[in-house]
Amino acid sequence: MIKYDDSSEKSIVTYAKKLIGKSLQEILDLSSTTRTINLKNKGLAGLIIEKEWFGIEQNSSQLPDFDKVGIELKIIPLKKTKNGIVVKERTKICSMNYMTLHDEKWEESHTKEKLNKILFVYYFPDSSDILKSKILKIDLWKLSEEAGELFLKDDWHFIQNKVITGYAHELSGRDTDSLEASPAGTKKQVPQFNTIYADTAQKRAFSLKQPFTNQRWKEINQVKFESIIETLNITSLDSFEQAILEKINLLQGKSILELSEVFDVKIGQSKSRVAAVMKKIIGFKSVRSKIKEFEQLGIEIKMINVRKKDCRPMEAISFPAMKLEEFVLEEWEESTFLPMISKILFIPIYKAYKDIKDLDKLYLGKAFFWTPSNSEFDIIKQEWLNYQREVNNGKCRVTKIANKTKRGYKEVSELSKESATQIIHIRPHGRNSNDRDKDGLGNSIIKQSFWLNTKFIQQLIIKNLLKR
DNA sequence: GCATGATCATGC
DNA sequence: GCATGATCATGC
Repeated sequence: MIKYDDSSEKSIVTYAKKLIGKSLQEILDLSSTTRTINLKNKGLAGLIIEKEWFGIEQNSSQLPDFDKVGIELKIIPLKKTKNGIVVKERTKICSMNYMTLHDEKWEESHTKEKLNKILFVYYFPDSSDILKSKILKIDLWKLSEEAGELFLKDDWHFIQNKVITGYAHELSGRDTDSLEASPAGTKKQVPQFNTIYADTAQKRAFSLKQPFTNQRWKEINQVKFESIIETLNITSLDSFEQAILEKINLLQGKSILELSEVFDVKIGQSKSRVAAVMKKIIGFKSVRSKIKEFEQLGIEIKMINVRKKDCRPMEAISFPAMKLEEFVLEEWEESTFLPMISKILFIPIYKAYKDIKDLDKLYLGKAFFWTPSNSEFDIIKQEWLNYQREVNNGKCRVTKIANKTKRGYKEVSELSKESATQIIHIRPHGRNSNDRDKDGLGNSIIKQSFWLNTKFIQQLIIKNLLKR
C-alpha cells in the first residue's frame, strides 16, 4: 500500500512528519511486517524507517532513496551530553570508489548527487531497548541553499586530489573539515587508482563530519546563527580562513582600547571584554552570536594572553571538565577531547606583564589557525592514552599536603604534571575544592580537564610569527 | 546552580 | 619566575 506520493517532495515530507514522536516498535506495529528483525543490527533504525515506514527496499543502485525527486534519506542518531542533545556521529553519504573518483566533477559527482537534498530523520537511541528509540525531528535540507557548500566542495576536491596523486592509502578523516574520508568496512583494503606509492588503500566513504550535521540540528532547534561567509566574498575554504586572518592581522599591534573605539564596542570590566572586541572585528554582531561557519567546521576560538618579550602565554589553555569514569571508557577516535582540538583559531593578545589590565596596554598579536600536524597528533594521542592508563591505574589518588591556604592543605594526585608532557596535560578544573569527580576506583578528586601546555602554545605562536 | 573560560596564589 | 593546585566570575 502506498501511503505517499513518491514523486512529490511535499507528500514525502508530510508523510515523514508523521514519524515524529513514534518509536521503532510503533513503526513495526503499523507496518505489520513479516520480516525477521535482528535486534543486533547496527543500522536497525535505518532499516525500519526505510523499509517499514517508507517502503523503500534496499537497493545497490546509486540512485537517491526517493529517486523521482532526488531526495536522500538519512537517519541520524542523537546522544545526550551535559550541553544537551547533539548529533552522535558522522553521517555516511556514499562509499568512495578509488577507480572512478579521478574522473568525476564535483557538479555531477555521486557525492553531490547524494548531498543535494537530504531528508534528515533524527532519532534518540534507547540503549536499554532499541525498539523504544523515538524519532524526534524531521528536516528537509537542501545543499543548493547552503553557502557552506563550498566547504564540502573544497573537501571533496582535496580528497579527490589525494586519490589522483596516489595518496589514497594516506587519506585520513583529519584531512578535511566538513566532508571527510571516513573508514568503511573493517579495515578492508581495496586497490587504489594510482599505484605509484602503494597498491591498495583502506576502503573509505564520504561522510559529513559531526559538527556539520550538528550545526543543522541546532539550527532546526531554534538556535540562532549568523553567517559571515556572504559578507566576506569567499570562494573556497582556504580563502575563508585567509579572510578571517586578514581581518584580524591587518590590525596587528593596535591596542585593544584603540580597536574598541574604532569598532565601536562598549566595554565594561567583564572578563570577556577583549573577546567582545575581537568578535566584532571578525564579524560577529554581538559577543553571544554563534557563527554558522565556525560551528559547521568545528572551529574553536581561543584568545590567549601572551607575554610580549618571549611570546610565553600567561597561562595554559583549559578545556571543559571531564567525567573521569566516562573518559576511561572512551576510544581515542571517538573521544570528547578530539573535536575540541581539531581546529582552533588562536588570537594572541600581548602585554608586558601578567597583571596588566589597562586596555591601552594590551596589543593585538598575529592570529592563526591551528590543526594538529601528524606528528603533533600522534603525541597528543599518546599523551591522552597515557592519562587514560594513569586514571585506570589509580593515579587519581590524592595526598593532602599542608600549606598556608584557608583549608590548610592542598591535594596532590599522581597524574603526570604539565612538565612531564609535551602538548596536553590534565589538571584540576572545578569551581572549588568541593566540585569533585570520582575515578571509578573509589578515589575522589577535584574535577579535572585537559589543558594545552604553555610551552607548546608558545612554540605555536613563535612559529606563526616566523611564517610569511 | 552550574559549566566554562580565565586567572589566582603558594612554594620551590 | 615558574609549576601546579585552586578558585573566580560571567552567563545561561
